[in-house]
Amino acid sequence: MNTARKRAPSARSLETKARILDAAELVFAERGFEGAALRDIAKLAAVPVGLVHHHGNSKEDLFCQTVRRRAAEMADIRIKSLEALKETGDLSLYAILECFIRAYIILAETGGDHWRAYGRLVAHVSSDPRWEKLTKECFDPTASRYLDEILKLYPNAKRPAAAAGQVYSVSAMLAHLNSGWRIDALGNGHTETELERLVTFCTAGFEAILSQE
Amino acid sequence: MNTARKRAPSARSLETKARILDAAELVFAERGFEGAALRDIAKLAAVPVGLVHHHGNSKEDLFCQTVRRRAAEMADIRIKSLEALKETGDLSLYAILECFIRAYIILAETGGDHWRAYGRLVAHVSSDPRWEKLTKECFDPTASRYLDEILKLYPNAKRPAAAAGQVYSVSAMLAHLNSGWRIDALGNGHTETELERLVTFCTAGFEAILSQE
DNA sequence: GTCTATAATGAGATAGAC
DNA sequence: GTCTATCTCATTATAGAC
Repeated sequence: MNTARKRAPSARSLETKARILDAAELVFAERGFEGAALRDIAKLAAVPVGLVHHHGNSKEDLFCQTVRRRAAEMADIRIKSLEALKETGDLSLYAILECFIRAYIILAETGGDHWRAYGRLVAHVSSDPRWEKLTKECFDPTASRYLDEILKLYPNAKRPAAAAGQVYSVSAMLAHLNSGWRIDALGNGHTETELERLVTFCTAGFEAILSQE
Repeated sequence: MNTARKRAPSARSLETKARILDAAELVFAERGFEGAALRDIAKLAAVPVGLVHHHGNSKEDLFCQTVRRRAAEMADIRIKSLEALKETGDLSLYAILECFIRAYIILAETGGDHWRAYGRLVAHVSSDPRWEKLTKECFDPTASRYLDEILKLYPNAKRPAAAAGQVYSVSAMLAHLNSGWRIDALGNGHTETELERLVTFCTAGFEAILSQE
């Protein structure tokens, strides 16, 4: 008889928890942490509110779990993409940034509602100092790996400069995803979401920063 | 006897209202629309909650008033800066973007808490489709004026492309202001907030987009 | 693990005295 | 215009039956 400290959760339990996290993801993304109501999450997941507490522990913890779950998946994809890129031997700045950005944009555009929601979620998290620890935990490892790769291409560049380029690039990517309506408004409609344009912007900006010093 | 439809507000009333808007600005900026409590605004302004309702009309209206007030001031500064730049004759892309960005960054860094708060406020507003109308009203006129000027430099560029560059640039500016802690973390601390670096990034990115087509 | 009922708090809004 | 008291509602969290 196995006497582990905690019983392994049943398949049913895991499935319920996943449904709750799925719902939480959508609601948190749309309304932010404060604006989201556990009741709405429960309704969307079709479970009683009590269950949201049971699996989520607390509102804050549920939020963190939600972010962590998908961030882990995202990090995995990004690291694997980078490895694959390294094997092709084409380690230009453009290729590295495209690798980083494409991994996400493609999922946001074709991966369904949950990945699109994740874009808004990340925007909430990474713009609020309140989630600094969560941000560090979820995003920094991957970001650092890419940063290292980029710095290899520009041995004279300083890391703070590259870090700035990285943050600016990510913010442009998030704007691309979340503020498409703004681009449409200013440009008189008719934006055919161009990934290439975004990567071009980031690469040129990044390059200018790195070779400036 | 003057029988205007509404009595002119007393000096005392105006001063109270200004205090409420000042407080609202800080609280909304820090916690977002949903997270902000009218009670906290009242406490910070040192007035009873009832007064916040009286002057604010409703939470949503108060939020809009808060944004509008400072956005109007900002727009005024930006337009005047652009006029001044035109008189110097140096209408390079770099100069135009620097003009747009500097007007804000300088205020955020030296204009006190309220202008720093405004940065976060704008980030909230322009990333949430919920405030689309407010965004259009407050930011589009100024953004369009700058966009027109930029398009004069690149007669072959299309407006949607330039609009994308504009939105990416603004997002980078907001990241510079609001996510400085991220840059510090990734770059191993020690960021000496460089305005020049930001403008360099935006200009190079913008230029690449515009001359790509 | 699942679910119901309820507690405890805090919110925005309003009516009416001064 | 200013302020107090109060209403109504929605929220998170918890206790305890199944």
